[in-house]
Amino acid sequence: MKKSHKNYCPVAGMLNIVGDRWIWLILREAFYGTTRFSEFERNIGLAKNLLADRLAFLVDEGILEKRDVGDRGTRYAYQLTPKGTSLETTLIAMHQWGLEHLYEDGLVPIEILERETGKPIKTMRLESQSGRALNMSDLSIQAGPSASKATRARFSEVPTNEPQFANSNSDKD
Amino acid sequence: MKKSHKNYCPVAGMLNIVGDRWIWLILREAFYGTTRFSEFERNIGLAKNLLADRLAFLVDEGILEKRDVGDRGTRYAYQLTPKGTSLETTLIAMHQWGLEHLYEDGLVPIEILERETGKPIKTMRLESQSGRALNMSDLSIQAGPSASKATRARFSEVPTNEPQFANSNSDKD
DNA sequence: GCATATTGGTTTCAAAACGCAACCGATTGG
DNA sequence: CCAATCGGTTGCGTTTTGAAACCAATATGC
Repeated sequence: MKKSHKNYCPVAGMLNIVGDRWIWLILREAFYGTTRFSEFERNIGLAKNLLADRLAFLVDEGILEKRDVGDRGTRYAYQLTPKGTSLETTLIAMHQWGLEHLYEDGLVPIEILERETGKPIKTMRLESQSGRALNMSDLSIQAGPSASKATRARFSEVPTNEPQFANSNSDKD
Repeated sequence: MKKSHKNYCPVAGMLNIVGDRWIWLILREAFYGTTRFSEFERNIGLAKNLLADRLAFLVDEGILEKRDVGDRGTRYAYQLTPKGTSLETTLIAMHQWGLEHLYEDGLVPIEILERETGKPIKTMRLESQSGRALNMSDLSIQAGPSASKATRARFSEVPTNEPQFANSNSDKD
């Protein structure tokens, strides 16, 4: 688990913590309710040594919490902290992208439903403060108030901040 | 770039494609408007051979499109396809998580604004179809209509489908 | 209460991936 | 026409991965 990227970028900084495929499977399991070392191992199929590394790392980063739940010690439960729980939006966005692009004919192998109504939750979408649907081409990405010199230089190179796409798909609304 | 995970899970399947930290930095750049090999190289700081591998892979997966933009051939532009563009929700969710957890006192190194109003976009959130804010504990995750036997077995193990959290933070609304 | 299985790891080792540097042909700029 | 840039490829030493063996402490079956 090396942390190679500079974190003047929130995405790069986040990738230093959760930029690993196994970590997302661990988090998925944690969201499903898995708490025990052996359950993670069984459900993910990850080698013990790598699982141990990843779990220790996530605990260290404050994403998971390791609690001793043995009657006389040495049985552990790994549970999401609030910081870990707030990864839910990213995880669900990933799930929804997978559902849309990985299966044919709208086949659904795993459902995410609102417990109360039994209906699927809303597909995540970019929105303005007023609730208008947006896509990337509606956005302006720029150096923020606390941007470093490097970030400022990087973003002033492209004065329009206009993302380019292969197809203008602004008809998606 | 190996694809090791089974894709009966949308998250695992997605990780087979974008489960690599470098790939997300490439995608971030693509969303910023970067199109050229040398620009990706400069802005990300990734070795040429690895960048070439990742770009070819993303083209192969239909996330990026490689167009020849040279006057007499051999100058290329890599641009997001619609499939790639639809990763925007995940990328923005990552950006927002990073902003919230990586910096002190609400410092903002990079801003994502609605171009039209200049205001920050809305923070992404789980919502019911009716627009009610949800968190993971409001959800029921279960085998879907097209679930494999293994998936069905996996989810019937936990009849309640009740995610467990270290802290009950249902007070976040 | 004794044997056996399970939990939660650590260690070892070969294979794969990484990352750096050198090289290279085609193209573009001056 | 000469130099610089673009978009790579190749080689090579280092790091990480993933499978397997091993292990102490606890829990379970009888």
